[in-house]
Amino acid sequence: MSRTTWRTHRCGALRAEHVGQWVRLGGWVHRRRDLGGIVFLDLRDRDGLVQVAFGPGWSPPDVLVAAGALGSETVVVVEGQIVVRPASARNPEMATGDVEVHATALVVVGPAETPPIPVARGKTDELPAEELRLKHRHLDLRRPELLANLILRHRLMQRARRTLSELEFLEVETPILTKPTPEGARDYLVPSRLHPGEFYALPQSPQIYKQLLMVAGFDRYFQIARCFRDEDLRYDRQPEFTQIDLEASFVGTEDVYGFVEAVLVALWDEAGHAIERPFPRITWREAMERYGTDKPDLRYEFPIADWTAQVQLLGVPFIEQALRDEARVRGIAVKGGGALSRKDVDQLAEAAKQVGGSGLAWAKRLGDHISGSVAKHFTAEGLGALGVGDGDAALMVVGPDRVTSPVLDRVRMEVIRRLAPAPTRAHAFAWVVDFPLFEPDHETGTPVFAHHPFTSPHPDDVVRLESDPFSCRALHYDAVYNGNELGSGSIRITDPAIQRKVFAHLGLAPGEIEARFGFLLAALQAGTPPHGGFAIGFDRVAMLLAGAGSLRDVIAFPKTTAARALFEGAPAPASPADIAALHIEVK
RNA sequence: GGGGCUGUAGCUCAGCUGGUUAGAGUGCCGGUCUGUCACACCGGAGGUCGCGGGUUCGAGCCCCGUCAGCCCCGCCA
Repeated sequence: MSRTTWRTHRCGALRAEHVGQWVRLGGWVHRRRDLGGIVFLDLRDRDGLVQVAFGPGWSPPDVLVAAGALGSETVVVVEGQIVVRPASARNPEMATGDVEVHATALVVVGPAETPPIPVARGKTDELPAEELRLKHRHLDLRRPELLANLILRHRLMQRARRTLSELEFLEVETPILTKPTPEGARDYLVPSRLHPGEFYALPQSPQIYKQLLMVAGFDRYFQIARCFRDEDLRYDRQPEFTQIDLEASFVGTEDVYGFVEAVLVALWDEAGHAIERPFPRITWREAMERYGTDKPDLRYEFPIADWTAQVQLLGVPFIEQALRDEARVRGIAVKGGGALSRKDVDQLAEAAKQVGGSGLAWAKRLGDHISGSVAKHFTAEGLGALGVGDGDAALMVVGPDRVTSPVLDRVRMEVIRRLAPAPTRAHAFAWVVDFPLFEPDHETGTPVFAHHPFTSPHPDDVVRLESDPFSCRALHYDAVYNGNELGSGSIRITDPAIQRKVFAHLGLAPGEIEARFGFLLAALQAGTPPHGGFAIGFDRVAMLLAGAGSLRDVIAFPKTTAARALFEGAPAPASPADIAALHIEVK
């Protein structure tokens, strides 16, 4: 299979079974060890390394000399015989370490300048700065770790395709040049040359198209879809990213959970992990109450509890003051929290402040001795009533949920990081369900849609849309894994009247609705099956399964946090002529 | 948009309280070496201390600004 005009085998594939064979190899000079009379070369290709030996007993003199002069990362073609290494010279750390190539010919086919960043690294060497790795991406990608990440990514992608195809999903491509959307993330815009003053948008997701495919009767659609969002980046957010996007007709939430679980189980299997279905369910409300987040890490305990009633009785002054309106006292009974040092607690409080908290009240229980910022208000029995045993600690905050939830989420994760308890399981998947349909606007507090405007309200809650919007649930669900959101989906609105109401709720005038979404509304009036779907954040899945520290390590050519491509230098200024042709001006 | 960390040799880093000649490892160049595998040993070259300004007798070090990379908040339907 790997045999070509230029070579007979891949370097990393050679084993004891090849001994005696004449081979021709092509690869990169990974490392060279020149002992004077004998020269060793580690030759590298996609499959790995093999040692090539040049010696006076088998290599012609000119080949021996040439081997001694090879620089790192030079591409060479080598001919020779596979031989067993002397017993004392075997290398059990190399897959090919029982054999070597006795080279009889050597041709430099791709000379290389000394690389600005090393490809071959010592075991303890630090990686070069990320800036340099991105600038010289062709070299960084030669590193076996990065190559392995991208090979895994390839396998995951093939497995997703196969799994969905077997579930009768049809892979359909949708446009990259599309139409701006009214809400959500900022769009990447593409000016139209043919239509002055008009713009395409790159898709934030294929959302509308996949719904149109359901209207068209495709029944089940999927796509490994590129998506674009012009927002600020994070280690797990790139401006262009890949989703495993799917949609199906005549489905309810349970059907979608089944499809998505099938894909996720397959992907984890591909990475060598057996996981169980069905995934447990947790409501959004419960997740927020117990973990302070809609993507809880369920590998660990340390749930958040409401201590308002118990703590109120103690008459702690600053808590009394803060306990008004919708404020509650919420806390975590940290098993083994006695091991947290004063410094640890200070750093927890600091972390709490980073997410908007004002402080962290704490008490440690060691025997009868209570210490901590609110120690004088508590007895051992009082702490015991909160679930704080001997050797444990109580961490608590007071305030409205919108403050205490993110603070306790952060505190909980920091506590887990510091105490490093054994996880209850390695792979904690869950469905987070019953998301609210609305969330309060950050400035005005008025209800705004929490999801995209095609998400169906929960049928049981529709009657309260006007009277009590915040109590209404959406048919929206997230898949969560070890504290990471893997993706989200929903059952869609198929009633054009309801869809119009939702658009109106977004502040769109009837004329605007027709202009922007007339095509969707027309489609919904053309005979629409009930449908819903999901989108899995594929890059994030690849990152987690590769054990990578950032999305950049599972994307061949990623952007920096400033959305620049350092290798090719994008974005870049355009020529005045090109700009003029697009009927736009640059200020 | 806001905050934090980092920026010194090709690469990874050290550089004390501001002090006169800025170091180490590795890579690179030259040499010795026939079983190495991060080969070993000897010698050598290599610096716009990110950039601009300021304070000072004197700045890699202090101050202001700026650029880049990373991390966090906002943002990401």
